[in-house]
Amino acid sequence: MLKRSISFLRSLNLMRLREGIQATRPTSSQLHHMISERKRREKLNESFHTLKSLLPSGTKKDKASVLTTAREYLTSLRAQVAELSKRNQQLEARLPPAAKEAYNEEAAAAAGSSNERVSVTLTRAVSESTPDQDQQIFDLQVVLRSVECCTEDLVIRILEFLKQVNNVSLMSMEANTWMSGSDSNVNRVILRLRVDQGTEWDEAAFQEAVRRVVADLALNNCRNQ
Amino acid sequence: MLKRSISFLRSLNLMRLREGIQATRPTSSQLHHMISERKRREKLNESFHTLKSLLPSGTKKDKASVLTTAREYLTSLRAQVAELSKRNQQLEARLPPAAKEAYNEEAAAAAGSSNERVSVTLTRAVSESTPDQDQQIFDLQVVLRSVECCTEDLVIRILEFLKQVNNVSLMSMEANTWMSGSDSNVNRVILRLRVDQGTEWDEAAFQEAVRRVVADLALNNCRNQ
DNA sequence: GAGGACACGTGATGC
DNA sequence: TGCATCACGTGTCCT
Repeated sequence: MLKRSISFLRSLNLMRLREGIQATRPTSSQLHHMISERKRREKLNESFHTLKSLLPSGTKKDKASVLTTAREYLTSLRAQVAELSKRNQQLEARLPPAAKEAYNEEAAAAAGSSNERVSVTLTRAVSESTPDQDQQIFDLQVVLRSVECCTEDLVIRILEFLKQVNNVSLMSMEANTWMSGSDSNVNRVILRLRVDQGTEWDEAAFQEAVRRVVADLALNNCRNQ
Repeated sequence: MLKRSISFLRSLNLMRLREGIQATRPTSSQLHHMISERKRREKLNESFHTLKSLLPSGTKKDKASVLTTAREYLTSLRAQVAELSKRNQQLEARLPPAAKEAYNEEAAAAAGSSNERVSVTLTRAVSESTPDQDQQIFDLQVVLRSVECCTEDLVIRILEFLKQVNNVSLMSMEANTWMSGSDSNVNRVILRLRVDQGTEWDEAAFQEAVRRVVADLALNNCRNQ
C-alpha cells in the first residue's frame, strides 16, 4: 500500500529523468505493457500466497522456500497415498472371505431359481476405496449341486483353469460343502480375482469358460460313477 | 544457452551505453549484485521445473499454471489421503468381527514367532454342534511366506495331498494372499477337515506330512526361479 | 556495509 | 498486428 505509492512516485521520477535524457517516448503502448506486466506479477504473487497457505504452517514466506517445501510436501503426500492404498488393498484382500450373505443370497436367488446343477456368476466387486486404478476386482462364485463330486476336485479344476489365464490372479477364495436334502450335497466356491487392466478382458467369455470347465468336470464325474 | 550469450552481449552493450551517458559507475559491487540476482533467478526457475515435473503430466509449463495446478493437485492429494484414511479405519473396524483374529493371532504367535517360511498348525475344532459323534473335526492352517509361489499352486498341492488321505474329507476352506513388507507376499490357507473315526489317525504325522508337502512345493518353486 | 529477497520497467519471443 | 509470457538489470528494503 504505502510502498506502492512510494515506488509509483519513484517510477514517475525515473520516467521524467529518462524523458529528459532520451526525449522520445511512445507511452501509448508502453504504458499498457507496463500495467499488464504489473497485473501478471500480482496474479503470480497471489498464487504464491494461496499456495503457501496450503503448505504446513511453519513455512518460510520465502518464494523459493514455498516452491521447495511445496515439492517436498507433495512427494510426502504421494507417498502417503501409495502407502494407504497398499494397506487398503491388503485389508480388502483379507476381508472378503466373510463373503457377504446379502450378496450370496442374491446370487443364490439368481442362480438357484434355475434348477441347473452348475451355476457360475461373476460380479464386479464394489471396491469403494480403490475405484479405478490399473486393476479391477471380480468375485466369481461357482455352485455345483446334486453331483457326487468332492470339493477338492472342483477347487483344483477351477484353480488349474485360472492358472492358464495369464492376466488374472487370485486374491482370496473360500469353499464350502454341505448336504442338501436327502443325499445330494452342494459345493460352493467363491473366488476374488484381480484382473490386470490393459489386456483384453471379456467378462462374459470368462464366465462361460469357467462354466464349461465346471460342467465338464461334473459330467466326467457322473460317468465315472 | 544461445539466448544466454546473446542477452549477455546485449547487456554489455547497454552497460557501455549507460557508461557513456551517466559517467559515474561503481561497477565493482553492481556486477556482483547482477550475478547474484541471476543466480537467484536460476535457482527459482530450477525449483519451478522440478515442481512441474512432479505435477500430472499434462501440465502447462506456464509459471502461473504450475502454481495453480500445484495447488489443485495438492488439495486433491489431501482429499485422497483423508478418504483413504477414513476407508482404512472402516476396514480395520470391520476386520476383527471375522472372529478369526484371535485364532489367527494364536496361530501366528505359535508359528510366526518362528521365522520359518512355512508353518503348518493343526488344531482340534471345538465343534459346538456335533460334540463327539463318529467323526472329529480339525482346522488345518498353512502359512507360506516370502516365497514367490502363487496361491493357486499352494492350494492345489494341499488338496491333491488331501485326496490321497482316504479317511479325511474337506468340509470347507479359505485362502488369502496379501503383501507383507516390501515385496514378499504371504499365502494363508485354512481348511476344516472331517476325520472319519475308527481308522487310525496320527495327528502329528498328518501335520508333518502336510508340512513336508508344502515345504517341498516352496523349495521347487524357489529352484524354478 | 555485505548479502539476500522483491518489485519494478523493459526488451525479446512465441502465438 | 496485438497479446501473454519470460529473462534481464536495477533500485530498494531488511537483516
